[in-house]
Amino acid sequence: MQYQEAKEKFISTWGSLGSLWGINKAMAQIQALLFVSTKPLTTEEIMEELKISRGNTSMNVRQLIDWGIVTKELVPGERKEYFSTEKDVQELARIIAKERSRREIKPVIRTLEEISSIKDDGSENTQELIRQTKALHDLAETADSILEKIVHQKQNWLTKSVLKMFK
Amino acid sequence: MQYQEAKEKFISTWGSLGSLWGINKAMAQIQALLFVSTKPLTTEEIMEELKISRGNTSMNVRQLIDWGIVTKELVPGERKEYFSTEKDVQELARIIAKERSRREIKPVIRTLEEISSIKDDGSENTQELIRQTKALHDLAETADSILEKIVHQKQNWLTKSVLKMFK
DNA sequence: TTAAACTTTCAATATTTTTTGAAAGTTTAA
DNA sequence: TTAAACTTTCAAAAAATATTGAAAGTTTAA
Repeated sequence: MQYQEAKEKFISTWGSLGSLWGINKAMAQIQALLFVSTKPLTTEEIMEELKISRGNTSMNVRQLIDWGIVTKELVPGERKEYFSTEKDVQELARIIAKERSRREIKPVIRTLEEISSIKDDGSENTQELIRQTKALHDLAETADSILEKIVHQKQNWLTKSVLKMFK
Repeated sequence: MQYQEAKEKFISTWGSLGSLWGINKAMAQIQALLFVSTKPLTTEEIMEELKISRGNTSMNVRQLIDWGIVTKELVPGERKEYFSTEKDVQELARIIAKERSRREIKPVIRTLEEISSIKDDGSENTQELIRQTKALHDLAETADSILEKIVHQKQNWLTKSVLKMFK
């Protein structure tokens, strides 16, 4: 396997993996492209490499910036915008964990809380609903609090502090 | 909020959350319905509660069985099949973690391994591709090995062993 | 056996999500 | 100012995904 083929394979693998971390294909592919690029890229270059439209590129780069994964680079004397992504995988993982917690886990926790606190009318059905949503709520809270600790951990949390406990 | 409304809210919340753990809406909703039901349900009952077709119900129940989350219950003297889901949230979390690792994380690790081991021709681009896919590969392996430990952990791993370290 | 009761399959259809591209908007150099 | 260079927006189109429903398949009781 040569460079070009390997690069394309990386971009497509990462792209189809987008769903795993909750973003769409183009967004994931743009991130992947920047991740293995040795220099910041322009909208034009991204469009050309990934064969996607200007609008698509613009919207997805904006979303990546929103997530805090991609930053605009200002090249002196250049009019157009250059983009680059966070290159450190640990930092990347931290950002993603934080955003997913904020966007998805926290709202669900709130909903489960609301549901599990309905009035107990004594019926078996109501009691089961309360019991099960409470159990899920507790699990989600615990998982989220672990994620939160990880997010606030300093560099190398994964290999150093966490892995030690499990290995 | 009354029972019926709370139940519907739970099913729809869980359903739209399906993407978080990598399954489709109907599948997640069926699981949610069984999760708060006090007794196993038939295909007919699932269809009626969720207002989905027979085919849809059949296919998604099969997939849930495939995942190991739902089981067929044989009711003596009854011809039709009854379904119920794993009711313990910790066990549920373990099953899901295990399946996602097997279905998604492991294949990606293999691909990253393959890409990161292309021949280094000395060019900057190739070196960056190798370095970055290697870094991702290591992160994915570490995360997966943690997931694996969790999966093999006994009951209550979350609250007992893990939470203690982080709280 | 047979036929009723039930389950599965899958082509067609519907729905949802993503992408396009051209027009509108913005910025900057002169 | 103006106009070229660039970015954003968004309605329409395309692509991907999920759902339906009826026919085919399977199981079981008699």
